[in-house]
Amino acid sequence: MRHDSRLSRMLHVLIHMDRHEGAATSETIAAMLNTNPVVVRRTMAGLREKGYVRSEKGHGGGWRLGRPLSEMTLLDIYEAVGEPAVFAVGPACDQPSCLVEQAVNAALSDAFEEAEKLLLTRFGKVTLADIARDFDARMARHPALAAHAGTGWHS
Amino acid sequence: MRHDSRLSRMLHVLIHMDRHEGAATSETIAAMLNTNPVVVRRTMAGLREKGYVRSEKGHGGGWRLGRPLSEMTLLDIYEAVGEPAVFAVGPACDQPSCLVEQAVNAALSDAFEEAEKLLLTRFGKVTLADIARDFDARMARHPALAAHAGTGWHS
DNA sequence: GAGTCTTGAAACAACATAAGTTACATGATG
DNA sequence: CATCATGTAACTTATGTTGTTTCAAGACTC
Repeated sequence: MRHDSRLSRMLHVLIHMDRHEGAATSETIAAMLNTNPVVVRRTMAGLREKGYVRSEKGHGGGWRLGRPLSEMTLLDIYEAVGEPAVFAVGPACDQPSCLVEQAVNAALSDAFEEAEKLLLTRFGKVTLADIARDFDARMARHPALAAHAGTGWHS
Repeated sequence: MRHDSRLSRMLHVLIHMDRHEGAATSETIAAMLNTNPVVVRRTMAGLREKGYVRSEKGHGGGWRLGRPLSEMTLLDIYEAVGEPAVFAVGPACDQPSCLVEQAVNAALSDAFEEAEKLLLTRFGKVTLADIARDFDARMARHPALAAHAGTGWHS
């Protein structure tokens, strides 16, 4: 099943924005993500509501961080993009009348809830500043790399 | 994102088959799952390859268990239905050239792999006999319930 | 052996959803 | 006021599970 890449994309953008002077327009961000400006606005809207980014219209407008990366966790961004379903596997029916199906759902739910809890707990412990630090380390090892060529973004 | 319900459905079927005399046809099973006989054959084919069920053609043919429920785990069935992707959330790009994206993917992968490992480890510890026992307990508490009415299956 | 019941499998349609696109309104800058 | 940028609604596309049709082939009954 195809996955939801909104979380991944927003993390990518936020870290670039931290290293970027001035506001970034939806068009610039879209070029970086190989997508469309409207998709960027749509997804960033969730982050704006929570205060992780701000947007401004008009000349010199665009998107800016609303707080430092050290004050955003993976969990925050996951929630801001709409808390998409974590799992691609699930029950055939949510309120089954069949007792066998109820027992099956109970067994699966137990396992899935435990795994989800672990995942989200871990998400809550990782800040975007942590990821940015990892990026710095990668940059130090591969100083020649410069992706997003011509888009105004450093890699 | 829409769930893959094959695992859930197959667990449901296998437990019913255990309580069912004789072979069950794809059509009967399909009626129970509110689906199509061809979908049943398609999904059960994976279980047959691993020996969890056997199929026979002709009069009196159909599907039978290939081994006791106590010798099948959730993990076994998960693998038999094709090990579908566990997570509905994932990276935008698998081999990014951008170092920021690499750092993001690394952070997400770490968390997802840990959660997946926990989930599958737990799957490996739960047998279908365990679920069947839970069904028995539910049946004892709700003796009046009888789903799949008219399909020849008890609930 | 004819007729019937069953699985096996290919090919295609339906459906759901994330993603992409178009179009236009609104607000800010110079 | 012209331009740049976001805001938003509506529509299209892409992808993958599920559903359906169709026919071949094996197995049982008579």
